[in-house]
Amino acid sequence: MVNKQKNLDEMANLFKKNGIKNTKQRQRVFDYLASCNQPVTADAIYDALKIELLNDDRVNLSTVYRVLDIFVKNRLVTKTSFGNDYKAVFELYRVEHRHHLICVRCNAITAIKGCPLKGYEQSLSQATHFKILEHRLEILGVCPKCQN
Amino acid sequence: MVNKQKNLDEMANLFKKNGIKNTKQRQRVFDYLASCNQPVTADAIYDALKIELLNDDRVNLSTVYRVLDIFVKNRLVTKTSFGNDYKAVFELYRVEHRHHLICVRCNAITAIKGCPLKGYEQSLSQATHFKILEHRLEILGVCPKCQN
DNA sequence: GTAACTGCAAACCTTTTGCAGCTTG
DNA sequence: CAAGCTGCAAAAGGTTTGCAGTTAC
Repeated sequence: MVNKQKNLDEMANLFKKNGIKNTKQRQRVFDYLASCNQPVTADAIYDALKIELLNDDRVNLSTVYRVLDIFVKNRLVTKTSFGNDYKAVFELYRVEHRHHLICVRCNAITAIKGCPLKGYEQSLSQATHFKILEHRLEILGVCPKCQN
Repeated sequence: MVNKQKNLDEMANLFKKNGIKNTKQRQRVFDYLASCNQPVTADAIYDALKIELLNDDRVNLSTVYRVLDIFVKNRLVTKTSFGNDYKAVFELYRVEHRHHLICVRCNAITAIKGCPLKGYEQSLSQATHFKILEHRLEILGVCPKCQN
């Protein structure tokens, strides 16, 4: 990880801005999420940190869940669920939101460029009088590799 | 339920066509799903049948799950998960597929007319070489009632 | 110093499974 | 009659919680 100190500082700021106490565990979960370009399960985060860190530095799975919860509540992270099993997956909230193509055979996840619903929410809001907050779109299919 | 016998016959045919053995339990679950205009959880189906039927006629929750599984495999029913909790919800497969608006406060579910992704899948398929099977779209917001 | 966080173990909730007995075709 | 379905109870898998000890501010 290049420029570690800078990252730490940025994280500390981000946490402070959101009233989130700055702990090692939170840094680690956040840092790991930042290094992923895909939605990941709580379990995957737990495993990744388990491997990366010394035994005594492990982040407990409950802590992972609690930390994720806080991140979600503060809108640093989004929580979704998709695919064939219905585990929750987490992803760093990015200003430019994304959708994914999921392969039903190998579960590979591919991000889609652009959002086909741009503009749609507004017309929907007018039609239904809902105040629209967000949408979740996932597309299921078979990836090129698995088509054989 | 009007025209009960006709419904039963239709169901029997539908089951036969799909090689699904025709049992009381399956009829009941299917019938209940047909009476819902919304996606429902396995538990909700179980509860509904529990109330509707005599004690001895209850459909066991495991059976509900097993029956739903069969319906899903035979594409009579779709399984999804959405909203704030991540339970699976089931809905009769309708030729014209639908999406829903979900109120994050009261969990009310409103069906949306039309699909904003018509035509999108094809261009996506060309761009990614995925064979696209289906998509899942749910929109979250606050319903008019809860906006106060 | 104190409020908040963490680890651990146990609880919880939805979903799945093994088995013995019953139903359907 | 045989194959397959159901109920029951128990297990499984993901997620949450209570509590006692530790840490950040």
